[in-house]
Amino acid sequence: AILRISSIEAVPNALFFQGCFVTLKKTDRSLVEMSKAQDTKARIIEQAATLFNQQGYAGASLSDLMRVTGLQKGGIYNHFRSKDDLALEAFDFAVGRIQQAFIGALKGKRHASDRLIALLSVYEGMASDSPIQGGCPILNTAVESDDTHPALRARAQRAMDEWRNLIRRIINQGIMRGELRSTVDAETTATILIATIEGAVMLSKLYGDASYLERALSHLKAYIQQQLSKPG
Amino acid sequence: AILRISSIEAVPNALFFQGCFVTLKKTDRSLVEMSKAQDTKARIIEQAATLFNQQGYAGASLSDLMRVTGLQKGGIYNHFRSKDDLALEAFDFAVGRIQQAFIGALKGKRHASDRLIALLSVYEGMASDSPIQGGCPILNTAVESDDTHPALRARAQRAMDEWRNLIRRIINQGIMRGELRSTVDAETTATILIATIEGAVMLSKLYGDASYLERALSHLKAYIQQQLSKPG
DNA sequence: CCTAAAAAAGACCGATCGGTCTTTCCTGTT
DNA sequence: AACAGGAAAGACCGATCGGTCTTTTTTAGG
Repeated sequence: AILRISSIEAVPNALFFQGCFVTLKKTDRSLVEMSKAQDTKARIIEQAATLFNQQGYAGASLSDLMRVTGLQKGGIYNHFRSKDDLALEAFDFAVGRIQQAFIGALKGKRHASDRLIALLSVYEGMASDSPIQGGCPILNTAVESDDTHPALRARAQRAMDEWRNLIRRIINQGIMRGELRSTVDAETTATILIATIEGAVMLSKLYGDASYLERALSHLKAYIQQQLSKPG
Repeated sequence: AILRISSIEAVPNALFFQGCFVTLKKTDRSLVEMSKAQDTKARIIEQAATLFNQQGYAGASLSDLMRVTGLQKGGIYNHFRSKDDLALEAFDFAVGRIQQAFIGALKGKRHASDRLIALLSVYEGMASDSPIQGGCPILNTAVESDDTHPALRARAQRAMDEWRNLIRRIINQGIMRGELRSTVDAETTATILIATIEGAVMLSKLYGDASYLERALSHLKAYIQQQLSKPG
């Protein structure tokens, strides 16, 4: 069996497994097919992604990073050249999580309407069990970086481009297949869907109340079925 | 004539007016009905509001504040107990600017549809000539503060409450007057309008391209006219 | 013009910032 | 078991953080 190591205490080289600390040898680590160094780096990125997504890049300090990773500076700077470098990698990781969720939701869905609605479903539990804690990393990073951090902003733009292209491809394919009305504009619709979702995520996060997001998603679902889908 | 002082260089007691620096005496200042201290405090708040709205509260330092105000620490801390205190006052100022823009846009508009569309128009030039530079302060503050700054988050919640209540009142009044369909749900519609606007503001800021916001506003305008308004 | 009070300046403070570098410890190989 | 190389620790660095306090300057009232 493969041990999940994402939730254990930060005790180097040991797993707290069934009441005992178990020291890992190379043969054990090969179970997860990752060297110790690679594994540590991956764990730093994952924990940093959560921290940055909650506190922002300016709001999270190196001491915060040391706290959440359980490492000292040497342990962190052995894997990253700078805090900025780690921030970029952490953002990419967070975006990857979202994209994986998209891929998973699209699996088995063929009709364009179903595929668009599947994308909505990714955000259904965003408040409670998000792919990454702290809300949507693209939204958070876009808002924080647009006036301050060019490199991060470029990453956020690229992530948003990919999201928009995904939606546009689904729509244009749906039009070609006769599943969606030919009058639908892919660019505009992608803007509307993304804007409404992200705005609703912001509202639900602000109030700590998932109902805003739920209402917005229901509305978009009805919009897809009634305004975009070809009747009959 | 009343001199507008919001755009002058930060030279204490002087206005750069028609090519000359003009020292202000008390009699001059009484033109704007504000003591020098009140005036200085107001100027700090205004400039801090812009700074915070662009760089965020964690991302703007005291040296940044000193730079944009042209004052030293003593000059700032004479008016505010802490950076946090200033941040809260600056946020309230920024929200006030938006609310003034709402009030101005609603003037003369009686029909519920016209009033809702008037609210949209406030965001039409948000990218270029916003009431406050750096995008929507409610969005920016909500995203930054939700996991980190309870006091600021509470202010953002209150500002958002007022915005939502404004929209709900317009809708419910419109229903009572027979201007809007009785099937319209005020709470849901307010959520949709706000979410879509804020999401679109984020997109246009991220790309530095107003067209995303324009498309979203056009879509919402059509939505108000076609889905909310009573036919005929 | 004179004076008391208020406003602003700026030296100063300890803490923390992001980052470097040497030392220690652990790992994987022989 | 010995060893070499890499990973982590943590002392250390200058700069900057938010904030205080004394001094200087400006203001408003007489």
